[in-house]
Amino acid sequence: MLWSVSSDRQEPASPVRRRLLDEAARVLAEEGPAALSARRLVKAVGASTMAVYTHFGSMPALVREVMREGVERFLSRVDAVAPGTDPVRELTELCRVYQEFARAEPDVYAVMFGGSSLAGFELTQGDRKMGVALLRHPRDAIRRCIASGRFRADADADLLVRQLFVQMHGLAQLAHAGYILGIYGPEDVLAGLLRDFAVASGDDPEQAARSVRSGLGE
Amino acid sequence: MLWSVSSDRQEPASPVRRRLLDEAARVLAEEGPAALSARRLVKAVGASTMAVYTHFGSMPALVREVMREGVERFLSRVDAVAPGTDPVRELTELCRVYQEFARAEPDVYAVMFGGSSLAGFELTQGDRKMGVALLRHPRDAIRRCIASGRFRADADADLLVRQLFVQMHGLAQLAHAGYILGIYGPEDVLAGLLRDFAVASGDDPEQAARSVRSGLGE
DNA sequence: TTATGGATATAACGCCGTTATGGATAGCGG
DNA sequence: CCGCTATCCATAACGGCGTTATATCCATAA
Repeated sequence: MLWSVSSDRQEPASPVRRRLLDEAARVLAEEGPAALSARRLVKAVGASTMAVYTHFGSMPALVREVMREGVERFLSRVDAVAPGTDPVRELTELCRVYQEFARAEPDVYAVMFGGSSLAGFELTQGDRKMGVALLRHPRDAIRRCIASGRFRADADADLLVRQLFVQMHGLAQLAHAGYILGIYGPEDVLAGLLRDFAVASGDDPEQAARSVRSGLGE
Repeated sequence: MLWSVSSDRQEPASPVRRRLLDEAARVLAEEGPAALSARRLVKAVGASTMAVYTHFGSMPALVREVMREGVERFLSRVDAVAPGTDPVRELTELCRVYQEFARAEPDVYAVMFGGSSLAGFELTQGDRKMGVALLRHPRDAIRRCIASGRFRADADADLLVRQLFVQMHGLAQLAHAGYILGIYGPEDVLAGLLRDFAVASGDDPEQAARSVRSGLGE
């Protein structure tokens, strides 16, 4: 598919916008939220402060764009999880991918779900709904767990997916804050949570443990 | 008990310090972290910016003091949970108190556990250890669940309390961020989490549901 | 060619945390 | 009582922040 013949890029006349976004993502990843400032970004790309306002309108709006691109990366990871014959294993893989993203981009994750304000940026109700929409994948996996008889027939996928969301978020945040210490680390807690989630939902303890081990990559 | 005879107060010569801390807690509770600034605090108490530095040394140090007092309020709530004959109910009550505190003082909670920087304040390793020390109460409750036969004899209280911590933190943060929406609210998720936690730990499903309902206040 | 509109640089405004300086004051040894 | 010292505090400033008003480019449309 030849798609380079003409102007397929959406912003051909403004590489400044792209460079600002890339620099923002870089600073956020390498030095954290405190290092993110308009003056620093424009200095790095050799522009003046007006660049932020002509291309984004405000710093919170720039942060929103950074977050939006982070969500896309998150989705591409989730979509890469292949369905298989074991729905409990698939659910485990989704959770593993969730934790991997939160660990790879902790500050983007914190903006998405952690209530981090980050230069005055605040979540809108639309942002939250988009976040909740990410629960569709695991909810469907839970439904397959029920349909396949692994989970109880009267289990409630909508309630269970919220419980799972809470567990994944709590683990991601506490692990990032350095609060999972002592004899058990984040991996141990993740394995325990997933096994107990399946068991409480009706799965056989041995089978649940096998599926979780398999989904976490042995 | 007559305790007003002489100087019981710890800071009799510096009401400025106390008034700054109270104003900081008030602003944090009523207008959120973004409204907290040294200049605003000193203006409210009728002092100059130097007051912050003579009494605290820096804004992060003032925030640390606010957090420290928040931890004390948290502990006083936890200590108010009376032990009873039903350890699962007691565990549930501890979790209810946890959620009540996080809901009553969400910004103090976010500083304690949420990784919120709040005016440049950062957690020290000592702060984290102090936070982990708060897990002693629920861990002991879990041990009583095991000892009483409600939980499996080979259940691991140290791992389970971390799993419970993750769940309570995740629920507190997502509820505060407005992410628990749709047909099920935070109370439903809390009840489901606690019931499933007990069931996966070996408790009888009916008995678990009864204890959780009772511990959440019917 | 001229006109128009968008991107940009400059400089400023009002915040912020922090600090250097100097003045007030309280306690205390003489 | 005097003078010394130490503490608290007000003033003013510094550099950095997000943001904006203004003016200047410059490419494109008429």
